[in-house]
Amino acid sequence: MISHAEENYLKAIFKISEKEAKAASTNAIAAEMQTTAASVTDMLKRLAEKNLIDYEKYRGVQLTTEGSQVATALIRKHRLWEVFLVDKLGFSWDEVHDLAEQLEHVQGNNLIDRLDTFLGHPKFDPHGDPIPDAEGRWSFRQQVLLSTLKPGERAAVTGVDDHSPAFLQYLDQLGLTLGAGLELLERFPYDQSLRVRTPDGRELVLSEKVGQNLFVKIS
Amino acid sequence: MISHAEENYLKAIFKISEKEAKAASTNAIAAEMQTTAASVTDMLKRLAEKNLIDYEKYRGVQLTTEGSQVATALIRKHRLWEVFLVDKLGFSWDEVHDLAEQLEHVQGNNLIDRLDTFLGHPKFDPHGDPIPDAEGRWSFRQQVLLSTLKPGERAAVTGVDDHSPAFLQYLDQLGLTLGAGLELLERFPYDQSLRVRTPDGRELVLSEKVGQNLFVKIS
DNA sequence: TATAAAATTTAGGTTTGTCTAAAAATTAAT
DNA sequence: ATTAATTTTTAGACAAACCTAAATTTTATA
Ligand SMILES: [Mn+2]
Ligand SMILES: [Mn+2]
Ligand SMILES: [Mn+2]
Ligand SMILES: [Mn+2]
Repeated sequence: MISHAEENYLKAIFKISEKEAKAASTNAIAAEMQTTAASVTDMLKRLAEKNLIDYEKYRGVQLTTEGSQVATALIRKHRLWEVFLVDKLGFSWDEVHDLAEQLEHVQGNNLIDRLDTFLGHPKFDPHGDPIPDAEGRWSFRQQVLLSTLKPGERAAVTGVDDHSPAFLQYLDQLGLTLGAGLELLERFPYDQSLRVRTPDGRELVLSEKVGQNLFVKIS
Repeated sequence: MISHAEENYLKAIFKISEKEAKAASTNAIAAEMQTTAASVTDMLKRLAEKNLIDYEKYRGVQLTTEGSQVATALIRKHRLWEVFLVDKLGFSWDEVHDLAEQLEHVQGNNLIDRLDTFLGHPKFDPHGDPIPDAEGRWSFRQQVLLSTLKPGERAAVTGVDDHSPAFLQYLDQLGLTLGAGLELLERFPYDQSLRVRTPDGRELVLSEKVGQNLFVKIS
């Protein structure tokens, strides 16, 4: 039996380990979980006891195979629920995270596979993040940060790195939702801001920060 | 802020109060919640503290207006999720209760009203139980227990009193799902068992127990 | 290498929700 | 009206998950 809190910690450790190859530190986990280092240490002992992580005092942690499976299953649930909320209930992509954060913990035998079927086996969630399949296999997509494009290159929006509602709402306003096409016209050396043109002929100037948080696929 | 446990107690008290007009007793709540009387007493103090129930030591409890609203909202959520699981995900009516028991606690601003819209504003759940609307208003239906029919009367199945998977699966086997038509042919005085005929001409003999747990609408 | 800074763990405590066993109050039965 | 049975509450504990403050260990710096 794995509690909601334990599941959330495993997911946090998974996310940290995705970015950095080395063991996840107590502080990094505390930051991700928005809690204190002391609380994290408490939990790490419990997770190690259950063989969900390898934990060496003062040395950080890594997920075991089992811990990694639990985290992957949780991410699958989270993202499938997000697809449901957007595709079926009509929420926008900036509204669904907190709901999915709760729904991911609902457990039942066939629930997620049935939901997956109902949704048509989506491979990516509303933020462009890949959804692992029932066996835990991931889809990968050829994508780069908008900031790495060279002037003249055309691309389509495939995802975001920053998932904050503020950023997502700003992208909505700019019309840069998933699938939106664009062409990089110019990068201003002064502040690395980007001038882009959309298929409908609009020209936008995007900050360096936007460029570093928007994934695109070069076409 | 109301916890999951508190919500469940309020729902239990609501259910007990539906059947009996008087105050719900500690033992009745303990039975409904499958816990001990001592745990119930603990919780009753907390709920009274939050003005969700009127509680007098040794005298049982009644929901306040606010407590009743919380319970009604919870039942609405539970039953809408059950409709979702059956209508959209293809679960059968005997599989959905435990899942809905978890889903009912997911909280978010528009979630339930959007789900309601997505489902087409259903008035009854997969077990024939009424779904209160967003303002807490209940639909009522003219229905009686099958056991009260007189020979020669025709009726259609509208709901169940016993919600156990065993009973629901037995009804599936008999073809007595929601909406199924039937005619009472005969009641055997010896054990009050019932001989009924279905529209397709089959004849069934149903025990007194079945008759007392199946709601029908006389046609 | 000694010292300072940062990271991590431990110690001790709180809240929620649960339990068993014992005490108290209510209700039923003689 | 007593006594017996039942119901309910209290007392005392426990586990999960969190906290703050203090101690310890590791890492960085002079
Ligand atoms: Mn999310
Ligand atoms: Mn997402
Ligand atoms: Mn149910
Ligand atoms: Mn139901």
